[in-house]
Amino acid sequence: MSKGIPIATIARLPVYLHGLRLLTDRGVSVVSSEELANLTAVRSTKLRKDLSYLGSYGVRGVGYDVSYLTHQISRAMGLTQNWAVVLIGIGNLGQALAGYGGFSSRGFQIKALLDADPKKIGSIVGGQSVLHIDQLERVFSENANSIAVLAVPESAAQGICDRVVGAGVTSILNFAPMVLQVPSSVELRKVDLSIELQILAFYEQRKLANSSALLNSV
Amino acid sequence: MSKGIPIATIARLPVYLHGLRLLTDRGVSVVSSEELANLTAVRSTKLRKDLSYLGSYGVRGVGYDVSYLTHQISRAMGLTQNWAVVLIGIGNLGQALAGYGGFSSRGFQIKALLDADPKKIGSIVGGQSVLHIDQLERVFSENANSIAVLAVPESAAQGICDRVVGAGVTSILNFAPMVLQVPSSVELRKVDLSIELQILAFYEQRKLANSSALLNSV
DNA sequence: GGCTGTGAAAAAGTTCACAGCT
DNA sequence: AGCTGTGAACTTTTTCACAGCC
Repeated sequence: MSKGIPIATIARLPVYLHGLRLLTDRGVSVVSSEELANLTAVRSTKLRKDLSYLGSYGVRGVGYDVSYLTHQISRAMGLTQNWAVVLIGIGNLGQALAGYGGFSSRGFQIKALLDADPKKIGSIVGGQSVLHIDQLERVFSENANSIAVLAVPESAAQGICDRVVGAGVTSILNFAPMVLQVPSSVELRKVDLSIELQILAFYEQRKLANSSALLNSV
Repeated sequence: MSKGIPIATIARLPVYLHGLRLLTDRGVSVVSSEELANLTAVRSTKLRKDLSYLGSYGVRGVGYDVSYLTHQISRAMGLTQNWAVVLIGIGNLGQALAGYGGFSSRGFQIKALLDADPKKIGSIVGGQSVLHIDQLERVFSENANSIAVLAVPESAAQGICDRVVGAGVTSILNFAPMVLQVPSSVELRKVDLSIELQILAFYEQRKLANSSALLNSV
């Protein structure tokens, strides 16, 4: 049943959840696939196909109940439970992440902030005190099944990653712009803030190239 | 020739560039597809296939010249020219982006920082002074073909986006966790810091579900 | 021998077309 | 009549297998 949800679908479910939250805020209780698709910049057929992998939660001729669909997607994604997150690296990006509302609103609870810089230890960021990186193993042993979020400099990333894996963590989100090596049993995902910018540059370049080609052909 | 580079390939080229930069730093001058693939967490056949869309830049039996390949990928992606970037929204995330080395090292030059908060105007972030959002239209008219990077609150994002589009911008990178509406002539890409975390939660949940199923079956 | 480059096959993902329910 | 749910067709992406060159 809900065994084989395609990876591409899973990546879109959070976007649908966001659209549903907007509708909830507006007091909308029922939505059609067409309307929700417009809010989330996908085609309605794709949305319906995606939802069909989770089950049949709509009503034909009517649409989807917003709160019921929200619950079903959340459940499918494992967001009905609270997730413990440990944030490592409290630089600019780490501070941004610590204060980012999108985490707590989705059930992610930041259990600890770790940094190696003695000047940062004890300072309050996002409502809690920064701990020294030496506490890493203790923090993870006290918070089983935590997700580690790495916002450390590139040069430190692999070393910290190894310690995190050694502490038994099986889910890591990496913001450092580098490829980390982990055992295959560990789920690792990466966010590189500059990759999307480079992709934009590619499209912008092509646009400029096309318009100058157009000029030449006139 | 280089007309039809698949989108999936384009999204990986920045990752290859990063691997090549590592090799350059280590003084490596020639690399095989196998080695570069290991650095970038893809299969070597996929890497070779991707590179084949750009041209034949390797040498059979030998590998790829690191600096030559770097140049060819950069050229294909439009990174040999400098790109003007205007960063809007200088909160925690905006400050992180302003100080992020991954931009300048790839030819992206932050031309201006804009914010609506009077307390921030004139303060120095990442080496330059924050301007008031009123300057938006002037800034973009003085910097043709700029890319706009939005790191503003969700509630302000669509309004700012509309002004940016009105100022003639055709490439926008959005960090606000919402879907923006733009004309089809505008290239819009989005980075949502929490989506990857939600995807991780999905995998972690499945892992936990599987291990308890295993326990039950014993 | 070793490694690239690439058609062909396979897999994954998207869109279409329409059956099925309210 | 209106909107969901889904097999089937189509498109894109990945992987395979091996020819081609140093």
